Amino acid sequence: MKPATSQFRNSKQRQRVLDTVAHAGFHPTADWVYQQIRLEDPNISLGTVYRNLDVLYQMGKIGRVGVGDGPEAFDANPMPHYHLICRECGRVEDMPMPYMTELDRQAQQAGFSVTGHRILFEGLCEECAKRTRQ
Amino acid sequence: MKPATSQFRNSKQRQRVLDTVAHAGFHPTADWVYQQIRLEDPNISLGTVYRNLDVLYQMGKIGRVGVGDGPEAFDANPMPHYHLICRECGRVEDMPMPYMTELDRQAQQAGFSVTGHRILFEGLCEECAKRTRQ
DNA sequence: CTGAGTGCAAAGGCTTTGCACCCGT
DNA sequence: ACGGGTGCAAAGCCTTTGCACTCAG
Repeated sequence: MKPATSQFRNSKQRQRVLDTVAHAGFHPTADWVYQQIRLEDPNISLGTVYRNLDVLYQMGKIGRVGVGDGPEAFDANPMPHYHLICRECGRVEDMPMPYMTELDRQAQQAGFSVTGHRILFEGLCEECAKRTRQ
Repeated sequence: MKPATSQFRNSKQRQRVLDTVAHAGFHPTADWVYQQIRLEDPNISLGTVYRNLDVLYQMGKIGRVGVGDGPEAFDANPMPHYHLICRECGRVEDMPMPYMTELDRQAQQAGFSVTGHRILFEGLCEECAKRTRQ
């Protein structure tokens, strides 16, 4: 744990990691972000990408979606919301549902010290659903 | 994918893995199960434990709880239900709430091909909550 | 007797980390 | 010039897998 006084700097790499996640248009993995940035900056290292994804998450500028297996997905939207993971292609999609704070309240009333929750739906992403329907 | 005709046999190891998960009293990791069985059968291998946990899961005899980081937790109860992960000690606990099938229906109505969902609460397990309160 | 299951050890995928150097402030 | 950030490469953690052998059915 770092002291609360630690300062964050603005490196070119960190900015690029943030931009890349922000403009990905989907939920990218660390490696995808790395490959993407390498096109413009061939010297960036994968370690730096991981470190910055972590820092950006701590700063509350991005979200992260841990999906049981496979690499973690990152999210341009840091606000809590729900996801769907496609059992065909593994893609992570946002679910257009409001965050249910009442669930946390409900859990609190059951005697648990709960600070939040995550919901992961399983099914088919829009693309795979379309392909399967054919 | 194996053919649907594949047969499962009943090895001593598989039975021990099942028993160990069933009697753990909490949500054990593969390695914990391994260490536990080794006390009685020092020759069992970690690979065998992983393979059997997998088979038992496919047979619907146990559940598994993927928690973003750290090793996967296994569950003597294969029925879908919700969990809490303790942010202090990492322990996984069951949440005493009914499975909300209406969530899946709701997602279906939003146009998604959803087959189920998982909910992971974050907070403190009973023990850590108690300790913190002191 | 057949092929599912096993032990062993090596490899695999993803992520973190130690170190020396660099650069933002 | 201080200390956070970087690149590099090695290590780490958890899990899977190839192989030859064993054992359940």
